[in-house]
Amino acid sequence: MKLATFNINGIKARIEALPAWLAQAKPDVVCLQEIKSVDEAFPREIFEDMGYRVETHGQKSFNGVAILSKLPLEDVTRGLPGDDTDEQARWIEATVIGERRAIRVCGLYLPNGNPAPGPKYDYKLAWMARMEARVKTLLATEEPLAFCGDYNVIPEPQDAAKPEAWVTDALFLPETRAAFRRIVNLGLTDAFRARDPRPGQYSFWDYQAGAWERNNGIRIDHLLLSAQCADLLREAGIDKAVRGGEKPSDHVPVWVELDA
DNA sequence: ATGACAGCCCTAGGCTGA
Repeated sequence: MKLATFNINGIKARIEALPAWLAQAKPDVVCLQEIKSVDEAFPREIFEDMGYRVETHGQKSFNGVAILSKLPLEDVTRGLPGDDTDEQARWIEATVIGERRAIRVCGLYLPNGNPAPGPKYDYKLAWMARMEARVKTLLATEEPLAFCGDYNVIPEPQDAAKPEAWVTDALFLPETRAAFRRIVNLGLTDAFRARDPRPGQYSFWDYQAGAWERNNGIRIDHLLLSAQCADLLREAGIDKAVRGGEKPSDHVPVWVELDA
């Protein structure tokens, strides 16, 4: 099973680039972030015609997540538990029925949190605490789990071309990294890091100031796997070339191949 | 020091993102 995460920065803006990548990379399952669309406006037929089931959790203008899957999906749920007043669409779960194993896949778009300090940063940290609680709950099921998405967290200095430029940023503040480590330390594996420990592997390059041309990137899109899922890990990669394509997102796809 | 780029929305400048 090839499982990917991709922050597309708007489904309408990526209506050509996303199908082109799907046709070339042929993932079985893709978690999308920042669809920036309500469910009714998501162009699902394009993907259904390519053989994908489409499950969306959208909202108007901002955020929004989705799962595309060529494999059967069960028990789809929307929203991150822990705050009934939270209206931001940032979490979707589904059980993917692989040929050999079923995987509980969680697609997530973790809040950016800038500027920090401030209410947006408070929301980010509270959201991460809710995610930690949800991970704990799911770990108790002992199903293989994959948490895939845009974490808006630079885990280590080696995950940024210019770490010194991020020291006061919500993506790299010590409190952010500590909250990320608390989640990982529940027993999850950063799949890409496990398979490719080299520094300088990025998943995001800003549109501004020639960041792509200068390779001034950061690695903030991650697939965190539970132990039962990490046991199935065969390969991981970042489709960097997508950033150099026609009308690209500022993020690129990150993927794993699982024996499932 | 600031803006730079891109996408979204009650089409046009303001908000958001990272």
